[in-house]
Amino acid sequence: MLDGERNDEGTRVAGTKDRILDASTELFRRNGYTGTGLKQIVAAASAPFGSIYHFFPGGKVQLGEEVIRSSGAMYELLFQAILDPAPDLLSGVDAVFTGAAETLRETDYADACPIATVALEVASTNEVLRRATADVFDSWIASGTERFGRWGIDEATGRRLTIALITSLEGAFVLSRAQRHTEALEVAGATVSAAVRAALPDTND
Amino acid sequence: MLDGERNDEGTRVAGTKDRILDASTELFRRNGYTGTGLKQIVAAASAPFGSIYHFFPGGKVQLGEEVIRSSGAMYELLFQAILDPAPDLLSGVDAVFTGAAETLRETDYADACPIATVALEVASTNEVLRRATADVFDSWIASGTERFGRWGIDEATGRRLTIALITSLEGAFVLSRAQRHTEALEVAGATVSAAVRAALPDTND
DNA sequence: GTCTATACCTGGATAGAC
DNA sequence: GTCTATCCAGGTATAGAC
Repeated sequence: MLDGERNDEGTRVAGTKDRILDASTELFRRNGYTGTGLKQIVAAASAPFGSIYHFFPGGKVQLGEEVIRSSGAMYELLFQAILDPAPDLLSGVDAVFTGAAETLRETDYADACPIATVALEVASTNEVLRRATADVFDSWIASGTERFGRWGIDEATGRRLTIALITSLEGAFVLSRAQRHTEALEVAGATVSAAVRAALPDTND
Repeated sequence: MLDGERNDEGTRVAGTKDRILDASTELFRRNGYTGTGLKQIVAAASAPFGSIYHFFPGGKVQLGEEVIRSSGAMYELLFQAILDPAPDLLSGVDAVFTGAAETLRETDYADACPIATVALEVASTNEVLRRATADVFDSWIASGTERFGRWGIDEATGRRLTIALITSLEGAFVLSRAQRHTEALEVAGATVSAAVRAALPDTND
């Protein structure tokens, strides 16, 4: 649902391409890239099979790449939407982990990172998709570093903290989805919070 | 190569089942569970196709489960082999992360966690395999907690630190494999080290 | 108990009617 | 540009010769 089209009444409606993209994002996240079939995707998107090759002439790889990049960008916006309105950095970081835990529980431990499953699957098998996941992570790191800077944290430290946050979150997703409880996310959140607190210039108790 | 058989000269040799298990472990780690075909496995193991169903009557799922449990146990032994001989806890934890980074670089960013890729793939799709990955993580946590206890850390803290270690390691594997560099592993190692140092009873500076 | 042949299905991809 | 029918390779699984 990135673009959208207008119907007769002028209201926004998801076009075929967006429906395919949305369905793919959902299915890749749950079943992985290799574990999801194109037939499965068009069925979930209520689209004819040919539409995939109409909108994605490069086939499954092109579709995969667009899913990685668009859901990566979407997730980055979600991070920012949580971090930016926070009264202080610590509660912002905390909200990321508690929000992730809540989402995970509400979605029956399905909705975690939109690209981690695919990232591990393709890291050693498909260079185009591997590159896409790497670009997403780079973009997240840059965005996080910039945000830590707003709270008076220098770039090198902000980069370290952002990487610690992302790695902890990703790893906690692996454990939490496997174990079907959110203990790992809670521990990870506390660990990152402690690291951030130690780096904070003012409240350095 | 868990069991092994004896040939004429009495030396240990990998039987067909072990060769299948070894090849599967390697392929699952690199290409994932759904991304690996049974034909591919028997080819890599130099075994006839029928052997899979001879040794694993439950088919791919049974094979997957045995791979998860055996490689999980093997990885636990590897952890212990690194942690136990360390002169102090901090250098032990450090060795885990530097060792992981080294292995990753040496294997062209392929040999990371043997079960993480599969864990994410099956978490929402196969209950038997999901359970197997959860059991492995539980076992790692118990083993780590016990080891932290040897250094005078109480059980609750030891459990938290172990979970922090595992989640950081797993998440760093995701980023490092995608990015093809080990910065994430180094940052994760430093973060966990700091958390351990803060919990240490004596050298609490 | 080792191995081959094959059944049957779903995978990604394409051609061409409309 | 929407959609259906179909292709061929590969997937898992099974039967049965040896």
